[in-house]
Amino acid sequence: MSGVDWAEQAEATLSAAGRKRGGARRALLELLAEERCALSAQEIEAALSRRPARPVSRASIYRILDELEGLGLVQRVETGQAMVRYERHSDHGEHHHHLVCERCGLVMPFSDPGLERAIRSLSGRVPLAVSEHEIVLRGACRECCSELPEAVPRGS
Amino acid sequence: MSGVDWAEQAEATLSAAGRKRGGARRALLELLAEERCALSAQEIEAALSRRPARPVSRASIYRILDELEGLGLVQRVETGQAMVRYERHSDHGEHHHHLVCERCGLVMPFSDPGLERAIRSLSGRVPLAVSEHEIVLRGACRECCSELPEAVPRGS
DNA sequence: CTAGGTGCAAACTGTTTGCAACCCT
DNA sequence: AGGGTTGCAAACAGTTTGCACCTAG
Repeated sequence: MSGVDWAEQAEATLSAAGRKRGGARRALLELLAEERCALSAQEIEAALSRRPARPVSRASIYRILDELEGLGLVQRVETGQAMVRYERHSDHGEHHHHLVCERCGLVMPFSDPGLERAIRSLSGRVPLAVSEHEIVLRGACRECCSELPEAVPRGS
Repeated sequence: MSGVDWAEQAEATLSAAGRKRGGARRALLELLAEERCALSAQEIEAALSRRPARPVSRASIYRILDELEGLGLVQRVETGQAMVRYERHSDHGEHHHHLVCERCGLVMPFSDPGLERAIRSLSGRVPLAVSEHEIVLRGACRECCSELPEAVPRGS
């Protein structure tokens, strides 16, 4: 599903839910449609005030993200950086997880069929009706590794 | 490694790092030694003020947890509940991850060799020097499932 | 016209910090 | 005696809420 398709489906879902349109939400959808990985509310606010589109107030950003999450259009991602990130929900095999650099904070997506398989088989064996899962790998990104040649991952 | 062993090792590590002993830290170590799954700072504060042990101030709880994390004695767990949880670090195969009930907030541990294998093989193929990983499965726990027979996991 | 959408500023919540008192070693 | 340890309260950062105004349908 391309970003544009996603934005269109989002608009459709929203109007089906009886919502009117608004400039703030449209700008936000447009931004999320272009991004392929998770953004924090603050990155969204900054991006929207930079781009020609239109600045959106913090309150609206949170409200809109919350609403979109409720409709299953975006999903929260906890990268463990003292704030929540959001990205468009991908339910068509585009499913991915995240790599987080503990030094510079960079967040990158990755996906792995073997991992998904392991999760799927596991889901039937735990005392919980699993509806979603989240995986975060932490470490040092390439750039940080080369900047700190003497650094060791952790627990030196 | 039993909780008691862990507490002893923690004390040893701390004094090796040149730290003095203190009542607050001792109380906290004692509590963490008994718990087998992740606690939030507030749960820790509440537990310590209830038990005969000794109440510990919020500031000390955060400072001590931070220090223990730096020494690799505890590890943060992001269960996506707007706060961080901590549990004693287990590096001897006791490694586990978490199940989180989205309705009642219950957090339970689980572990799965297949999953760990998938993560290990994956770690060599991503553009990040992986030092740790975290997996969270969300859904509805048994109790919540039975209380809400008509509920569906999500995206009904 | 009217319900939903938006911005602003104040309120909240979890976490961190400054500082003086305290107590191991 | 001296430096790590603690508690208190104030400071912070991300997020949420109350309320008045605006706008799509």
